[in-house]
Amino acid sequence: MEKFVGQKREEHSAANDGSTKPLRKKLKVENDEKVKEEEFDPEDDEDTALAEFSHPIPWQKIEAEGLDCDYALLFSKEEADRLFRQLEEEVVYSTGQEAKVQVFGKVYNIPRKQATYGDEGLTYTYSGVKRFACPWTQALEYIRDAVTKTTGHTFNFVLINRYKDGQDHMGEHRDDERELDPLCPIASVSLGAARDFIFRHRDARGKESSRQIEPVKLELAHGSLLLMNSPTNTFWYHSLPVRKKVLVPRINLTFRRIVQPSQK
DNA sequence: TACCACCCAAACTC
DNA sequence: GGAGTTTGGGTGGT
Repeated sequence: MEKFVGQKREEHSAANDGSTKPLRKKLKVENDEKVKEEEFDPEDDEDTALAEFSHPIPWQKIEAEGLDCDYALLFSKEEADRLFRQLEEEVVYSTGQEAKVQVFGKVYNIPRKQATYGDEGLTYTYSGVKRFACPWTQALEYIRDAVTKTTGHTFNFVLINRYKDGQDHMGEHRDDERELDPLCPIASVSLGAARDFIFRHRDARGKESSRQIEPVKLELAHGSLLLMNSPTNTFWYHSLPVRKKVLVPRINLTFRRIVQPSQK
């Protein structure tokens, strides 16, 4: 039986990192219900969504051993639709060698499209490839600022993954590059198709796994924001598995704060 | 039959 | 020197 994140709620008002955050709801991995998109009532958000994000939004806490995430619907459906369309026009994805990866000596096309944007001069190395940040676009700045106002964290870089349908996917990995500011969470904004997202503890992977720890599964909805707080990326791998029934695209933006070696 | 979970392959980086 | 990392394909379960 698949175990999805459920909806046990307890009110609390402060984030674990000590930053000021809006009132949120706490959610533990204790029952078998998915996070439901219907929980979000666009009526609550309609008037303020376009201009102001500092209002409280209903956060859900996702916790397990060494895993600490916050999930919320950041944008109304209408605004998420608009932002999705704008990104489809603005974002330029990698092609050629940058869109390939070498695995076990074989070269494959990456099963999704990728792009990197951020502050001028920033670079980010992952999967052995160094990437330069393109200048922020209007839509990306808007989304970045919305995330900042909501979370209290600032970001200087965004990695964009576009999944054309449920065939496009991403294998299990951790976002634990040394360039990332360890005090800043990774903020993941989803637009388009809702997709399953799976966390697996590093000690519970493979046949010879040392421990039995249940994976944490959630569904990332259109317009949602998932904050991965420290130390989540130390202990937990995450993946976006193939879902053949999904026929429409999804754009995922992971906002990060990068500290270049010269700044350290 | 379709979908999904899980495991494994080897060359390379850090 | 050793641990970790990438994706596609094969296998088995539902």
